[in-house]
Amino acid sequence: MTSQPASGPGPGSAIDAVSKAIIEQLQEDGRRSYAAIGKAVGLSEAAVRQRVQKLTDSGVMQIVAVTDPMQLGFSRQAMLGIKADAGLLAVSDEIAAIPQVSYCLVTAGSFDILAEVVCENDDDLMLLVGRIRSIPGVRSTETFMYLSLRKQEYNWGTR
Amino acid sequence: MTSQPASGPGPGSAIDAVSKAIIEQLQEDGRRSYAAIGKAVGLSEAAVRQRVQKLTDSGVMQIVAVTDPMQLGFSRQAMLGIKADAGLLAVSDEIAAIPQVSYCLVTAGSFDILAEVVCENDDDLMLLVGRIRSIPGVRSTETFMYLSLRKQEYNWGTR
DNA sequence: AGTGAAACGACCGTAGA
DNA sequence: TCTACGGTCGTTTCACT
Repeated sequence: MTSQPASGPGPGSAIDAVSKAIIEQLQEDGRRSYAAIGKAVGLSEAAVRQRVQKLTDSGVMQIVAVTDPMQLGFSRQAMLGIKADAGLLAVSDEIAAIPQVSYCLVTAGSFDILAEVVCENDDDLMLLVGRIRSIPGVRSTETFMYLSLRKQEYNWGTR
Repeated sequence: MTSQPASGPGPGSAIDAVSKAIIEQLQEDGRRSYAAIGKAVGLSEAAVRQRVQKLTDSGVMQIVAVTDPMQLGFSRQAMLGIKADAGLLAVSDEIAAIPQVSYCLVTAGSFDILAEVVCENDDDLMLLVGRIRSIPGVRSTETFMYLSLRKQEYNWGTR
């Protein structure tokens, strides 16, 4: 049992090498034209468009703008390691519902939940941690302030 | 400093409400046409295009395909909490250089470095952890296996 | 599922307020 | 920095394979 965003891959929809090549093109530039992609992967423009449609509809891929929080004035980022004692999914979903939480997942290890938060300043962060600590089921939190981002990639699964 | 190679906001380039509105449009759909965005934010197509160009050139935003690793056969994901004793930036960059590492940052807290890794299976993950442990300067690693992803957002800073 | 062709719409450079 | 405009290229639809 895992979380499926919108819809799973249909029975007869294998992701072959050509589709992976298309995804790679779009990971380099999400606005690259279907014609240019077609030239690169050896397919007609219409065929590329159909495949991209399927890939996005099935949730395998999405083409979106990704921003740098620092340059937008959100200079305090942190990962929170959270220990909880009951109803892990319910607790994690309550945390996920907080706007400043950009990333939230249930883990196996000495933390039960990891949550990444994006804040404008230290006050916001402090209030946010307090809010999360007060959620029923949360036993403790540990804050890992981001000092230096060294790598951030979105091309998972096509290397 | 007067000129930056490829990143950093220029001196007179404030990110105003209109640019944020443009970013929001592209966070919903990275392929939305400049004309449609212009209609939504009250600007001409050419003006939207110029602003998008600046935003991407300065690194504030990038338009890319984001994939779901699970659906691409990469079913083992984990966050590694790493303790290191010297040359934190050098160590973190060495870790960041590993292909399976999708996210790597230096933190303040009981871990010095956090690294997210994406693997096809348990064997890959095991080898990877061994490799990271053998990097000079790495004292210890702790693995947090991903069990259930509850939230993953890319619209940082425009909420 | 893929191709090809024609109508349409988007994109890009340039010029100008 | 924005608007306006024309040439070019990309996208869309449809008939066909």
